[in-house]
Order: sequence, then structure tokens, then C-alpha cells
Amino acid sequence: MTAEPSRRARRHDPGRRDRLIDAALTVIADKGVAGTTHREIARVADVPLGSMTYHFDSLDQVLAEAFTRHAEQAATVFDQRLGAATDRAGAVEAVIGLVRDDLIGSPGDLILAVELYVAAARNPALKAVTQAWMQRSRDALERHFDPATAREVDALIEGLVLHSVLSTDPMTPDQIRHAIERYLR
Amino acid sequence: MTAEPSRRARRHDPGRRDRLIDAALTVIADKGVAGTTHREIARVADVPLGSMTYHFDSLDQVLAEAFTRHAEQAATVFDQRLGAATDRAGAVEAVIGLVRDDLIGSPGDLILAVELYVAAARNPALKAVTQAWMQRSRDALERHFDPATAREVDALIEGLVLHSVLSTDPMTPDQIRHAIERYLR
DNA sequence: CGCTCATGTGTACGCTCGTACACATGACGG
DNA sequence: CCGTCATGTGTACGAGCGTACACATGAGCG
Repeated sequence: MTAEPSRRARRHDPGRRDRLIDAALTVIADKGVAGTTHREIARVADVPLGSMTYHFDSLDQVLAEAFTRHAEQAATVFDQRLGAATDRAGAVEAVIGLVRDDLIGSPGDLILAVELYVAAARNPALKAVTQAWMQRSRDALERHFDPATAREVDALIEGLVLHSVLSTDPMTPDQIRHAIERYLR
Repeated sequence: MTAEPSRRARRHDPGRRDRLIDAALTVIADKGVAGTTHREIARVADVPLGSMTYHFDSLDQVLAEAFTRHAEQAATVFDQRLGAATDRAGAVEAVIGLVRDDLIGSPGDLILAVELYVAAARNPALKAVTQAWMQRSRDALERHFDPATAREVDALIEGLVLHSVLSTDPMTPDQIRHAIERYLR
């Protein structure tokens, strides 16, 4: 905890740009893309509003960089989990974890990946992030399955987790695993 | 074509409320939930702005009624298709059609169902619509499959179609069908 | 025919937003 | 030690929004 800056302005603040991107991710997870504004990000990061336009050309750019960073961070965790997995079951488990983490945000109900999908529908930069993100789990599965199967397993996992999150009657992780095993048999 | 009203105000316009909801759906499909405003809906429906607040208490109410209407319309088409289906393959095909229609909006890329998921994350009324919507396809599949299988097939279809829509390298309908058949074997 | 009031309209208010931009400031080279 | 200028800040502007509400209007009744 080097920091407890709070009130006083910090004249020189290298890495502020990075902190702003992190703050943006917090806001997205908290309020959704629709509730993400320059002012809210600045408030969360405890910097003046002007700092936003100083560091970024536009709000879209902030969103794109935030999602990109999230994808990179998720990828790191994912690669660790996948590295630990030596068989198909382990790979499947890693992908389930990846999808689950991306679908279930901090405040109970939010769905970061789905926010990204919607935002990407109208923002080409985000579309590239989305596709890279999806490609990663497919690539990982292809270490253990043929391409067609990898694709289908990937889609199955996403569908199952998505339904699981949105349902009143959520599936348990065991049920998800069972469905995938059944598919692979 | 009874109507070409365009310019002149129509003093008495029964059914205008309905037309506004339809206009709202057009706007959602066109601009997304984020781009849906009172003014835009009024413009599309060619009515004055004041008409919106006269007919609806809030924009949220418009969104909820619009999504509800869409779900009802989709359900009608779905029930027809499903009525024509007498076997498992037919039921699966009907669900694929339902999901596809809800995922692929008019302007190429839009994803009505995903817009709904995001909106529902912060709007309890929409959450109910979402769940009813999902329940419908599951119920339909349960005519032909046991509940656990129905749930899994439903999720598989949604995942496959979602990935198919978002991918640069979309799966063909045949590939989707093949994946589901493989699952059912 | 004329009165009445549900129905429908136009406008304006208060707010938040993205963005621009003139100004402050302090690190650093000379 | 001082001048300079990249770095960082505060504020204001114009646009677009949801919503409220005073007013217009014409259908239907007596």
C-alpha cells in the first residue's frame, strides 16, 4: 500500500494512465458500459476530469484499452490454469473457469463478456478484442481436440455458462461438467 | 397500405401506443438499447415527442414492453415451426431458428437477444422477460427430450449460434446441426 | 349546436455528458 | 538559480437527454 493519495493532487504521476484503465474496468463491471463515463472513471480513480482527455483521445479508446487489458489479464490466468492441465478434462476445466470469470462480474449479476459483445457490435476495435478473446480458448482446446470439436466444445461451454448465469435455476458446475463430458463421449 | 400519414397530425390515433412499441423495437434493432431514446422512437414513428410521455411512464417501460412484444411475436412463429415438427430433429431445427432470429438483427451485426441480456442485468422487469424467453425453448425441447438433455441442447444451440454470429469465420447452419446431432448421439 | 373534457401536442427546464482549451506548475537543462 | 515547456488541471460550452406541464383540439353528449 504505497498509496493513500486521496485529496492532494499529484503533480507527477507516472502510471496514472494505467490506473485510469483499471478504474475504467471497475466502472464497467459496476455500472455497465452504458454507465461508464469520463466523470465516473475520474471519480473512481480520484483524478480530475481533465486528466481523462489528457490521457485519452476519446471514451471509445478508453473502453477498447480497458477490454484489451482485461483480456490480457484473463489470458495470463488462463495460461497458468491450462499449463497445469495435462489432459482433456483439465483443458475443459480451464476453459470453463475462463468463461465463468468473464461472465460473472463482481456485483452478482453483471456479465462482462456480454457487455463486450454488445459494445463490439458497434465498435470495430472492440470486435477485434472479442474475436481474439474467443480465439484464445479455441486455440487452447485445439491442443487436446481436433479443430471442429474444439469449436463445438467452446461454444457449448459458453452457452452453458451463459444460461447458467441468467437462469433463475442455475446449473451447478458439476452439471456443466457432466454435459460437456456427455458431449465428448 | 392504409397509411401514408407522414406530415399531418392525426388527432385521433387508436393503436398509436402499439405503433410506438413497434417503432421502439425498430430503434433497438437499429441503434441498440444505448441508442434508444424517446426522441428517436418518436421520430421513427412520426409522432411528436410529447406523445411518448403521454403513452408511457418512462423509457424503461417502453423497453420492457418492446422486448415483451418481441418475445411474444417470436413465440408465435416458434410455435408454428414447432407444431410442424414431429420428431427430435424438427424440434432442434425450430430452436435453432428461434435463437438465430433473436441473435441476428436487421443491420447485419446486431444481436437483439444479447442486448436484452445486458439490459436485463440492471432491469428486473427485463430479467423476467429474458427468463420467460429462455424457458420457452426449453419447454419445447422437453416435448422431445428429458429435462436435463433439453437444457443442455438449448445451451448448446445458443452457444453455437452466438459464436457463429460473432466469429469472423462463421459456422454454417449445417455445421451447427452437425454439432447438435453429434451431441445427441 | 355548443359545452366539456379526454386526448394529444409543443415547448421548455434542469441535468449530464464529451470535449476543448486557457491556464497552472514544477522538473530539469543550461 | 532561473527560464522553459512538457505535464497536468479547472472550467466552461454546446449538444442531447428524460421529463413535466400548460395549452390546443375535436369527439361525443345533452
